[in-house]
Amino acid sequence: MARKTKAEAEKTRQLLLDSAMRLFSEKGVVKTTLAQIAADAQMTRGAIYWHFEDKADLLHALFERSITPEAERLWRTMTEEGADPLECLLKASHAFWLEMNSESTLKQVMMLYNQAEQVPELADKLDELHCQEDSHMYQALKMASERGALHPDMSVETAFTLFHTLHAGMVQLVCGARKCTVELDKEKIFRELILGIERAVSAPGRLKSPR
Amino acid sequence: MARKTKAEAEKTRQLLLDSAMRLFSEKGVVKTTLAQIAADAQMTRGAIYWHFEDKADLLHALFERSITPEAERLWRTMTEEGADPLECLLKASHAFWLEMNSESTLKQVMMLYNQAEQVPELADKLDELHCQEDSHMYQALKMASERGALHPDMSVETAFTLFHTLHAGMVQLVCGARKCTVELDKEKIFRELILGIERAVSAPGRLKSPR
DNA sequence: GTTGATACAAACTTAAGTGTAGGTATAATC
DNA sequence: GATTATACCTACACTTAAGTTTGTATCAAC
Repeated sequence: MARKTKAEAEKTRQLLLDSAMRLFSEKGVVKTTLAQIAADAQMTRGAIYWHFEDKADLLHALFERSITPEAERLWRTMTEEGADPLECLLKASHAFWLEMNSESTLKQVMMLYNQAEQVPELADKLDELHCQEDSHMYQALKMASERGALHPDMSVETAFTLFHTLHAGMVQLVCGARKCTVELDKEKIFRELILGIERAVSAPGRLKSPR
Repeated sequence: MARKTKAEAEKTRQLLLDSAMRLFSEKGVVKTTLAQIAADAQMTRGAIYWHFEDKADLLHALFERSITPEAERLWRTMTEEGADPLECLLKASHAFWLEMNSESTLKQVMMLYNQAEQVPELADKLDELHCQEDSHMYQALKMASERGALHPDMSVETAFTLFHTLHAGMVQLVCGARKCTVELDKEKIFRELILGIERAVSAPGRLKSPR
């Protein structure tokens, strides 16, 4: 067996990416070898070296494939004219955590991001992506602050840090292999968490009773 | 040169641990080789293999060395009779974050814990340690809850998750190589964060004005 | 229908790191 | 003060995974 049609080649490329995604998020990037990925996709390493330059390039391709237009749209609507940026951010966080807790591809991608920090070749690219998200979040919070939606004791920087840290911690909590002693009802917790964070960041007058 | 006195041997053991700590936290556990550690300590790998079984055993020894009696005491005082567990927890968190932000050994140790998850041989040991801390924190928060110190919309589980996640996120934020776009005044932020978290978790009547 | 480019497979090379066996000088022990 | 256990060092064998080269069947284009 040898040369295939272009469509078929593209299909094996996607298969390789699928296998890489699965194995990377299952066993970790460093512990996964190219041979394992190839075997999982029923190919040989030759196929990988044909489609990608090396392991780092493979990872890079995974990121490229994972960048969704949805995220872009989300951030844009958050800073639109009529929107309430703080409420949007809280809602987005809630949705994010809920999906992170399922077996969605989002979770796999976040695990990848989490691990890829160990791979120096990708650190810059990752930093870039993080910085973009960070500045979006910062923008939203700044808008909220300018409208007096933030608590007087909470600067934009602190609110930013709070969200940033919570997100990172969530990813760690959900992705990490850590066995938590405490059995948790995630849905309930996420709901209560959002309410709590609202109390922490919102201006006193803007707090609503639980919906 | 050959055999040394017992005291000297113990000293080289400590030197090896020091070098391992430095290199592990500088370049990561996986990217650091035993040869590099030995060279940094002006020894050879032979010395490492004499004092430790392998890389995992070395890491394990690092953890053993890092377990401070201070932490134990801190958790004990938190759940003592007269103490206000919630306030103690908030204070401890504040202190923790401040020290994490310095170049203390605590930071190095936390970075190790963070990375060692990738090393499967240590995952169990780490889980154990984490679980201990978790249960301490959970205990403190439960006590606070029983005294009515928690906000009615905030269950013990949610408060626990909030602290847990914040801690993990902080470690990630401080330890990670991530370049943050936003320049931050850490001291101020930590102060405001604690106040914010207090608003999130504390029962409404117990909130104090800023001290 | 021949020819060149494609899409891999398979075998080989290279490099890095771990593990180990053997040597050796010296502290400890008696 | 002879012996033994200790605390390493040196060198080499083994393993593992990345990277490279070569081979080859087939698609595509003329």
